[in-house]
Order: sequence, then C-alpha cells, then structure tokens
Amino acid sequence: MPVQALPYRPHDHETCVTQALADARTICTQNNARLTPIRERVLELIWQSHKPLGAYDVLARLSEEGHNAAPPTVYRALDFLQQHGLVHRIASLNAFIGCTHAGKYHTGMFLICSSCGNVLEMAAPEVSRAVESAAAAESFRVENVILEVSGLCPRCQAESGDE
Amino acid sequence: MPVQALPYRPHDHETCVTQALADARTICTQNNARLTPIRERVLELIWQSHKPLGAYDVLARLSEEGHNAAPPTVYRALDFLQQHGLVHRIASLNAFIGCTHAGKYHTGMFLICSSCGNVLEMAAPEVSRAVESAAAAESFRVENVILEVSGLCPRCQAESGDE
DNA sequence: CTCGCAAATGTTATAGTATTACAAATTTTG
DNA sequence: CAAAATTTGTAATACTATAACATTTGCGAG
Repeated sequence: MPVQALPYRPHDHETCVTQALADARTICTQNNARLTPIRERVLELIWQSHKPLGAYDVLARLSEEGHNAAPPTVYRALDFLQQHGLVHRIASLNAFIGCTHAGKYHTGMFLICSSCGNVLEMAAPEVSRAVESAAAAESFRVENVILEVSGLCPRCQAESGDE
Repeated sequence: MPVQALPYRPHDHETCVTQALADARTICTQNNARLTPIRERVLELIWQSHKPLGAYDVLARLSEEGHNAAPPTVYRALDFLQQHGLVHRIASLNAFIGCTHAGKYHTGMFLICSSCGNVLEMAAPEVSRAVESAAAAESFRVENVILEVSGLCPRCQAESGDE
C-alpha cells in the first residue's frame, strides 16, 4: 500500500504554505523577478486552499481584507506566478493551484477528485515520455501539455464504498 | 419572414462530414437517443469546421441561417453530442470539435497547432495506459482524462523553418 | 538627488463563456 | 386521446477574462 499523498492525509498545512512562499522568494530572486506584495499575497491565498481557487475567489478574499482590487490585478498576479512556475491553471476548472514542484522541470499531471475537489499534482515522467512519443509519431512539435485526470481520490473511494 | 432552410444542407458536401453524420445517426439509433434537427445541425456545423468551434460561433452560424437560437439551445445540443461521444470539448480553447473516433472506446489526445489552429485527435493507447498506471500508483480511480497538447503541426513547422 | 524610463498597479469598461429558471411545444407512452 | 417525459424557447444573469488607458512605483544614469 503506497503512502498516501499529502492532500489526502492530515498535515500541518501552514508549514506547506510557509515553505512554498520561501521557495517562491528564492526562485524569484534567482530569476530577477519581483515578488511584489500583491503577487506574494495571491500566491499565499492560493496555497492556503487545498482546492483550486478561481480568480474571482482570490479577488473576493483580497476584498475581505480591504484590498480594493479589480479583476486585472488578480489576473496579472496569476500570470506572473504561472510564468515563474509557482502556480498552475487547471483548465477544466478555470482555477489555480499552487505548484508543488516549483523550480524543478516537470510536466504536471493533475489528479482531480470529483467528489471532494482536492487536486494532487504529480510528476509522471513515463506519461510525459509516452505523450512525446505519440506526438512525434505525427511529427508534431510539443510545446505544452495539459493533462487533467478527474476521478475519485482514495479517501472518497473508501467513503462511497462504505454504503 | 423567417429565412427558412431551403437548402438545409450547405453546398459543401465534404465526404467526412457526410460520413460523420451518418455514423452519428447510427450511433444515436443504437443508443435510443434522438438526433433532432437542431442537434444534427450543430454537429454538422462543428464538423464543417476543421478547427474547434466555440459555442457562440455555432450560435452565430445558426443565426445566419435564420434560426433564432439562444445560448442554452446550443449548449444543450453540445451536451447531448458530448454525452454520446460525437463531439469533444477542448478545455484549453473553450471550443468543440467533431470526434473522429465516435463509437469506439477511446481516450482522446488532442494535438493543437498553436499556429494554424488545426486540431488532430489521436488515439494513444500507450499514453492511456501510462496515465492509468500513474494514477493507480496514487490509488486514484480515473473517470475522465483531459489531454491537450499544444505545439506546432508538421506543416507549420516547415513554414516557420523556411524563413 | 532627481530626472526619466520601465515595470507594476489602478480603474473603467467590455468581451467572451456558460448556466438558471421557467414557459411552451413536441414526442412518447399508457 | 390524455398524461408523462423530453425537447426547445426565452429572458435574465452568473462567471471568466481581457482591453485600454491613467497613475504610481522602483531603479538606474547622469
């Protein structure tokens, strides 16, 4: 039995967030990119949620804390964070989630639980290789891969099986 | 005076469209599903475009032919067509494309050319297997896979290399 | 330091995508 | 035929994202 992945088991999430922010600062420094207060706050808000957050969810949270923001503010921060590999956009959800592999080269594969809404990002080199190889068979030059798997996470399988 | 559809079928009878519609009728009959005129027309419109068509593109084409449709009409038809595996939604484009493997079980992998906009759907059993296997490693039960690869198709690679 | 440029943010408006809710019409079935 | 179920019509609205332009901020050159 494999060890349960982080989102599926209890843990001190605050530590995750703190660590992610620290990593983000390092990465931005290395890239000569400015992790401004807004950008950092958006990243923190996204990380604090285990589930993907919509741009307007972020906007609402910012408003709650008195930051009078408009949509472009949030989208610009999200663009920045994506460009530096700090968050991912989940196309099938129109939502964003903190990248758990920031800094390392990877093609994300997302396991999206349709019951609880949690999302696990996993590195899957064999999958990436298979995709590359299939694309190559059509002489297609890959630039970007979106791979989003929806289904049931282990915990929700157990619950639905308990009936 | 409504511009009634005298030539309901446009002059452009491409073989692939005709074939796709014939297949769709067969599939719907087998499934006891009703391929109503609207649904069939939406499917045909989508097939006539080699590039993915947005819901509002479909809507506009329907309006042009005097069919006074509103968004729900189109979205309902698209839902129906998706449910019966006749069209796919491309999440990264918010657009729809005719399924070239209708009837057969498959997990679609889409090669989306970022230059010309054409999309190729390909079956890729090895990729599906790799995805299943990776998900299984996390005890995740797969229900649906979205796999959209953007990049350059062979033709556009050649053109961009010709400069 | 301060001028001037580039980057970032603010602000307003609008474009684009999708759904809800209820009414009317059509098809299926008993 | 009449009742039930499905499909379509219609209006309003929610949700997602970007355009365009003004203003502010950070930062290096002189």
